[in-house]
Parts: sequence; structure tokens; C-alpha cells
Amino acid sequence: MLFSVDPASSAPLHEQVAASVRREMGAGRLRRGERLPSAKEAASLLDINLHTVLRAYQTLRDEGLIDLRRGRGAVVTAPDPTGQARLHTLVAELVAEARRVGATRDDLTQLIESEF
Amino acid sequence: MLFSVDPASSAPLHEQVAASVRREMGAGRLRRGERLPSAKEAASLLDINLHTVLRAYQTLRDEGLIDLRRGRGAVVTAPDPTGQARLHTLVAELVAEARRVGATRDDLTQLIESEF
DNA sequence: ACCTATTTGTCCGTATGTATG
DNA sequence: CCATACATACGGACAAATAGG
Repeated sequence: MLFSVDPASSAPLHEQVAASVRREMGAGRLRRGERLPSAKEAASLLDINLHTVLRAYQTLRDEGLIDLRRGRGAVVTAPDPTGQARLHTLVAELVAEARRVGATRDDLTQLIESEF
Repeated sequence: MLFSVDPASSAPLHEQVAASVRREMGAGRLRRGERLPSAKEAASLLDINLHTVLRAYQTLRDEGLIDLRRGRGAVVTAPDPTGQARLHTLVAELVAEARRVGATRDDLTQLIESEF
């Protein structure tokens, strides 16, 4: 199943939709070049509002995961070059910045704690 | 004038609002710690919809320029491209990626530990 | 060149929920 | 408890880009 949302979940619907797509991409069930269902169609399938789906798609676009354009729809651009590698890159950037600012390891731990 | 929009412009209203705030910050007329008018108030002043202002505020938050929170409003956190704001932006990116990949908080702590 | 259908983009309005003070 | 303020979701309307006939 490409999408699925749980109306009872506390997580916002638009986030659930975005998460669904990310999961499919991560699992390789959605690959580069593939087209996502139109927002209208997805909304109909999930029985949620068109705008809610559009918001999810726009989030994915901001993350660089899909190419979303008027009149065309949404096409997967990246299969998330993923996992640990990407995570390590971000950690390296973060630590470098922390050093520059004078933040300690504990400061970062704290920040991440609250961010989660 | 803190905000101004031109209804005739082709630029989206929410972008015009965000741009206004950025300009004020850049010019030093809005400084760290200062509070922006509530979205409702700003919308009333500009004679545009509440959601349009909220969208602009949320964009600024994503950029790390303001701290926007429920029940509190919007407070300027920048200008400070290399300070805490920047750090927070990186943390946010990292955590978002971690979620995407399925990494836990402890995984991140561990990674940072070894990076330090 | 034109027309039409599809699809996203923006904006407005309304309602309800949740966090803050 | 109450007022304020943002968050989410739904709905409607129109605009603009795209694709296809």
C-alpha cells in the first residue's frame, strides 16, 4: 500500500502521508522517476482533504525527495541516498558547527532531546 | 512599517509577508528577542487572511529566523547565522533525517559522541 | 493556434484542537 | 477557568502551468 493514515493517531495527517511516501521510497517500492498519484486521487483514496495531501507533497518537495509541479504532478527524484551515510554527514556538519559556536556535547544531547 | 504587501504584485502574499519581516530583520529594525504581531493582528492590519500570515511565519520558522510557538507567538531568534539559530537548524535537519531513517535518539547521541 | 482537462498554487472562510500565560 | 495564539483539517473558488487532442 502506497499510502496509509490512521485517523486516530496523534500525528498530523499531512505528516503521516509524507512519512508513508518516505517509507515507500526507503523500502525501494517507490523509485526514481515514478509518479505519485495526483493529490486529488490520493485524497480520495485516503478519504482526506485535497489540501492535506498537497501539504504533504510540498513538504517532500522541500526535502528534495520529489519533483512537484503544477499541471504535472509529483515524480520521485531521489531514492534517498540514504541511511547511515547521510546521517553521518549531518552529524559531522552539526558537530563542526557546535565547535564553532562553543557548544558542548551535552548541549547537543540536550537539543536533540528536546527536538525529539 | 513592519509589514507591507502589494495586492497587485504577482508574488504570493505569504512570500511578501515573509520578505517584509526578513527585510526588517536585515535592516536591524527587528532585533533578537522582539516579538512579531500575532498572526491575527497582522492579518487584520494587512487585510489578508489569518492563514496567509501563519504560512509566512511558518516559513520564517523553517528558516530559523523566528521562534514560533502555539500560544506564544513569534519571537525573533536571528539575526545570528552562525549562532544558536544555525545550530538549531542543523539539529532540526538531523533529527528529521534520523526519523526518516529510523534512527533513535540514542543512535544520534552515540554518533555525536564518537564524532566529538 | 486553440481548446479542454488535469493538476498544483494561492487565498479565503470556518471549525476544532492544543499549548501558553 | 479563561483569553490568546498557533496548528490542523476541511471546504470552496479561482489562477496558472502542463499535457494532449
